[in-house]
Amino acid sequence: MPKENKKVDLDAMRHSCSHVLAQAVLQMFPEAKLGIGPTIEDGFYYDFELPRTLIPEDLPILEKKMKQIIKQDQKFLKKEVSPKEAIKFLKKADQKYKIELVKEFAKSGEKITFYENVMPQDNKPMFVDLCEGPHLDRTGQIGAFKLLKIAGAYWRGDEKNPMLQRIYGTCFHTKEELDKYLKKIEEAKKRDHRKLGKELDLFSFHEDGPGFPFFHPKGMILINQLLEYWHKEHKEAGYGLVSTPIILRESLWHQSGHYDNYKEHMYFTHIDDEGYAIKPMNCPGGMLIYKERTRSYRHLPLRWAELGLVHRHEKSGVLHGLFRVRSFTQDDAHIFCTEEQIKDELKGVLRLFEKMYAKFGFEYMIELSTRPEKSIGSDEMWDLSEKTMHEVLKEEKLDYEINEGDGAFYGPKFDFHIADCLGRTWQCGTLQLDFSMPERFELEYIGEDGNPHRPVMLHRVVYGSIERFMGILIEHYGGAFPAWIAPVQAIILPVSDKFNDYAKKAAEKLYEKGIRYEIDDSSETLGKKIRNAELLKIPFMLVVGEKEQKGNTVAVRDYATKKQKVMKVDEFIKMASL
RNA sequence: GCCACCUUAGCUCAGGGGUAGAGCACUCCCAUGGUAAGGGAGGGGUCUCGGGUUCAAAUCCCGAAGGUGGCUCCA
Repeated sequence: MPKENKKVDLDAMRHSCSHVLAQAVLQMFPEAKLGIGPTIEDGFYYDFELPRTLIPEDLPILEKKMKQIIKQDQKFLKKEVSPKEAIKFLKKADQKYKIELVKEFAKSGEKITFYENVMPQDNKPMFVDLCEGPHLDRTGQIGAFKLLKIAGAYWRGDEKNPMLQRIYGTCFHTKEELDKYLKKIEEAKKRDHRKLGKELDLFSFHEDGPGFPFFHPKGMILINQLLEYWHKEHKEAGYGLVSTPIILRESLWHQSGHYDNYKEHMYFTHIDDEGYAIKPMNCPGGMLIYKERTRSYRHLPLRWAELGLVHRHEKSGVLHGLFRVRSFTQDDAHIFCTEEQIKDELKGVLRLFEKMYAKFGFEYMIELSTRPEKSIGSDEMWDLSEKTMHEVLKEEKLDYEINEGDGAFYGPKFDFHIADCLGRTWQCGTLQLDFSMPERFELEYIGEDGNPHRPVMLHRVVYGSIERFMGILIEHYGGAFPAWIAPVQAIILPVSDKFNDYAKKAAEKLYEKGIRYEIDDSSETLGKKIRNAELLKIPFMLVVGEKEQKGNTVAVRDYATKKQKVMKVDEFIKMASL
């Protein structure tokens, strides 16, 4: 059977598998109301309204029923029906959500199709679902499947609608492929940055500040290494640094438009009976600096970078380790330039992104988001800026995807999705063209013609949020950081405390070179010390005992290879290029 | 915010209507060691918080907070 399965389309198989799940659920709960059951990236799901809440123990029961249905090798039959017939049938079946869908399809003039499962021997009907397909010919063609988890989901994804119960599952051609996928999930769990953050003593969260991260000394080393590199690259790319206040008058946020568009995510406070807001974004501050003096075309472009700590009142349910927090540092920058300079500035930012992502071994994908329905600015402005953005990507020979209508209301943007070593993608950088903010703040520069002109503004972040980027790095490297960012780069392990003094002597050179080292002078066995250093994923272990003391050497054990080599401390420093 | 589940020692977790358990970590002692856990002793908990039921609640019920998996939203 696996051979035959290779021929069938994976999406069709997963979709068919979701129908089999629905049939199994109806066997278990005849009164279940069906929602929708589409294919998703790694599998499928199906939403149900059920008489009771599901428990994890229900999944094996459903899987068993599904296996029976697959074994029966039911045929999938497609049939087109009129809206009237469809509604009549669904009313009889008491499927209110499906009726809602049919009514909508009828309105938009879409065809209405059902897929029916029948027994292969006598065409006995087993299950019917409103569905566009495509499906397999028979349930027997379904390969290896597994139900993964139960979750709540709003009907049609709208929080005003009732919450249905969603069952997630996945399905592959072969058992081997399924196992490989399940292993990948396991591997991802092992790399969970919340778990590693605790184990490696990098950061913590506390009940007294949900969503507000606390960084420990080792976590701060990591962050400072990232920032040191960031500073170096920005200096080279011609950025100046600015810093703007965290709390600013509420009126400023009215002017910027954030109050109207974003107030439910903002924190507010009062100073001397006047309303103030904690910044959710950095731009208005930059605007004020720009307006500090009369700007000339001769001064443009102005590239101002700011490591801005912003606070956003995220809903409690969305908080997720460092990936989604309520206070975070954006590695922001605002570039003020003339319209003619847009292209060069965009290219400059693209090159900076390329360089910085490569440093961490990240592949990335660029997405161009175009004009949304709700937008400001003229058609010409949008056409021109979108055209410019297309051109820039082509001239830089970069591949990209288009996300129609997903731009910011003030301008189109590039989003950068980086892929980690497990192939998971994360949105980090964005680069946005903004014609609105300069308008709202009446920014000007004096042109060559002696007249005032409106500058264009670019917003961009590379890391996105330092906190999130750190979380991504933890998972990307699985906590085994490259030596240049590792909190502890080398640990010296004396074989016994007789060699503690020699260890200190060896450490002097590391200290001189600014290497981040530790000495484990605890009275543990060497085996234990090595184990502890392994668990902390320290890049290099320097074992010192009698032999090393005599030869004035260290025995270097490399975390990555687990191999050891005896050498002088100087040689180690050179080899590790620390 | 919504749905479901979870919350017992610093950490990972077992237990369970009748005075709280393990391993690791921590402290002390012995051992002075050669590439992933040497041995022993000891300290440590209002069982997240607030109500209720009960002779008795860590355990059952209700509520809150925090967390987890999703949904909606997003850097």
